[in-house]
Amino acid sequence: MIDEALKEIHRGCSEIIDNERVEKLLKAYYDEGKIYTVKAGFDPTAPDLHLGHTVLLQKLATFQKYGGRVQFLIGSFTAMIGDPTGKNATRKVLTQEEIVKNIESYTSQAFKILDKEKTDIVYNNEWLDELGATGMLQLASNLTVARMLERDDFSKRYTANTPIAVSEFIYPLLQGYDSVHLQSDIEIGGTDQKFNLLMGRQLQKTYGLKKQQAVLMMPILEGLDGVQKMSKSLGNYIGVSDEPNDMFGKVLSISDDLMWRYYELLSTKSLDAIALLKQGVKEGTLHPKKVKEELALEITERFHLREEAKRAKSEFEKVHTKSQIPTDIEEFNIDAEDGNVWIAKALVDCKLEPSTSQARRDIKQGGVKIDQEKVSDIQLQLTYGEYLLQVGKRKFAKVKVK
RNA sequence: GGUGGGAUAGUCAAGUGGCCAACGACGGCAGACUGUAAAUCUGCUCCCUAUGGGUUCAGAGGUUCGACUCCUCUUCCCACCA
Repeated sequence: MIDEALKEIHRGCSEIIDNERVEKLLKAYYDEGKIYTVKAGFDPTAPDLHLGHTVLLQKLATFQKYGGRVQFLIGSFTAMIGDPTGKNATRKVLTQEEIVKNIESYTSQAFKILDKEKTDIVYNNEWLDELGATGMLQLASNLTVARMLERDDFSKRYTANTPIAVSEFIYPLLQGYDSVHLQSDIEIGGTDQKFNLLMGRQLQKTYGLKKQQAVLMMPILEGLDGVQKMSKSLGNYIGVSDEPNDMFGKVLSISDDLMWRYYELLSTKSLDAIALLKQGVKEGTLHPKKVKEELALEITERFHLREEAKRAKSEFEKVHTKSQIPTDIEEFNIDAEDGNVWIAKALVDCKLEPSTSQARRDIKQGGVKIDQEKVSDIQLQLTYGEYLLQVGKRKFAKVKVK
């Protein structure tokens, strides 16, 4: 029993510090039903969750299955500092209302994965506000500059002569202090958080806690491009609130290599089952696309109704395998002043193209279709009537010229 | 505070008076091939009904027939010194 739990907990983990502690906590749970706490910190700045975030959330959910109580920490205080791992240190300071709103949407999305009953939402401004200048000084005295510069990203930035704000030094301390206050048994976070996570251990020790938190680090999930980390700003993300069709399509568009990574980090399939799939593909008995479809279906189902996911799958097949047109296409109306609408203009109006220049290029290259027919004339005028416009393989719009 | 260097399209990065809407790389888009995968190949990549016009090279002025390139001021960044 414990072995199985451990295996699931270790799954996909890039590093565990003090695994012994984890084992002891599990044992205490199985022997005496003792609950332990698992902390994870979240910034209230990004209300739109994507699959990258869910890697962590799913790990938390795994802990909940095995006796863990989640401390869902909202960095309502630390959000003011700006995350040191971020590119630009200056970050817009959020108003209280914005934070509240963000948190609301954040948690409602998070509870698609987490068990609400086994989660405590906590805000670190509750105790960090109290800390005061004295407490802050006391906290800061626990750390030397040299030690701080040991941290990988700080040392890199320091040697590369990119500026480091002093406040950024404070960040790990505060995050660590959170662990002191919450007396967390385990903290999980991304690999980029290693220093901060370890700070929790150190501070728990200096503040006289009997036990130090174990630390579990999850790798950063690559985005659709398979190289850079998944993030909204890079546009390579799958959002948890993406439409079923989008979600399904996006998963299916990832590379075969990346698919296994997603399986490991996102699927709820057992590791054995995944190994079997992998073997099947390797031996040629399973088509990789089938395996990917299964993954896409699983992920879509997690955030939408089962029926919707299935519909997305058949919709996808319809459009791409059978190259038929999708069922739901956005419709537009265009008023033709003199009875004619220039095709390039129409494409822009239907949001299929960003500019008439781009539209011209795509027409020139044979990327534009009207009613399934390739357009070759840049000057083409649409007269009154209804048309199905298509750009590339996946952009469709219905337009009514009147 | 002093001295020097820098700011160019989504990013990196050439260009030091006209040949510049600006080399190249990456990204992105479209096409071919496919499994809307990867890899590969081709074309395109500021805007505008376009063998032409307009607006760009941090911002504001100036010199010049002509400036991304020269001068002045401003803003921001970096380095060295204090």
